[in-house]
Amino acid sequence: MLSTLSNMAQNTVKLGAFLSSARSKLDMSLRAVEKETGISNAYLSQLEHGKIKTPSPQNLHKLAQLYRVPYELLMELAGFPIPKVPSAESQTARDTFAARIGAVTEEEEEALVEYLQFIRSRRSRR
Amino acid sequence: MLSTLSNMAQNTVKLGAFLSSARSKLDMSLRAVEKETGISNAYLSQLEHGKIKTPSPQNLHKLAQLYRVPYELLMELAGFPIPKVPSAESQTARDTFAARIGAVTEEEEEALVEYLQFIRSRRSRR
DNA sequence: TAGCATTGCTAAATTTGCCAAGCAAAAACC
DNA sequence: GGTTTTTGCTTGGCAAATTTAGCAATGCTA
Repeated sequence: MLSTLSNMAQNTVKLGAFLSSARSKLDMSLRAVEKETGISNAYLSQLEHGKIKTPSPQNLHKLAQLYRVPYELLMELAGFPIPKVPSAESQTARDTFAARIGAVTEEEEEALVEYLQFIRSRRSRR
Repeated sequence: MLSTLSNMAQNTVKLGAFLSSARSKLDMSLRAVEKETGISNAYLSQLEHGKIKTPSPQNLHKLAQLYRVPYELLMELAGFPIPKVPSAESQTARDTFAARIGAVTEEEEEALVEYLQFIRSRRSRR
């Protein structure tokens, strides 16, 4: 029970931090986002500060479209059940990672795979 | 605008009718569903009569499980945006990349994000 | 530097989701 | 037939979601 409440609290903080970071990346103000989505700047501020436990899916979708991030990711960060149920944890981790990485070329993919192997091999040698 | 409002009203009626029908099929009373889901019988009645515009995804999920219907269907009937099926190509590309990368630690994720930025900045300087 | 615009944020107000309480009708029971 | 239980529903109220209004700080411009 305590862990559930703690998870809920963590969800809102994670979602908020994510939204804040996504907005910063686009260099948009709260009022600019309000103009594009119709969601009040005050509410956006509360969302980013983790003060909203259950934002509506409609609002999450608007923000997902504007910030160009997966809607499912926002739903999950909000703590909502998601339609597909692979291992939730690794799916979340992958989606967050995929969102941060974005689309990569084959070249970049090869480079990243190689680099990961490199840093892992460096670590295992210690 | 009027069509949007009409759609919203239609959504709640459709969802309600669907929920009522699903409950009937299981021959359950409102109080029996309340017992299984924790959602009050009063609220369930309001849902079935289309009096709730934005039920929470958590509640829809509980009902989906109890009634053994797809959660995505209830979300759609409620008028919520649902995740689009990604194009097979980009989904395949993502899955391949994700499979190659596998689970990464936060440290590794930071390192990979940084490295990607580095190789992209190196390329943009040429 | 003064005046204006923009920004992030918070309090108050409004709207809505959800529940406890209770009602009337029907069903079940003796 | 009377009593109890079950049922579906409505109402009032609380808390949360969201908006409106306004403040202080900062940035911009002439």
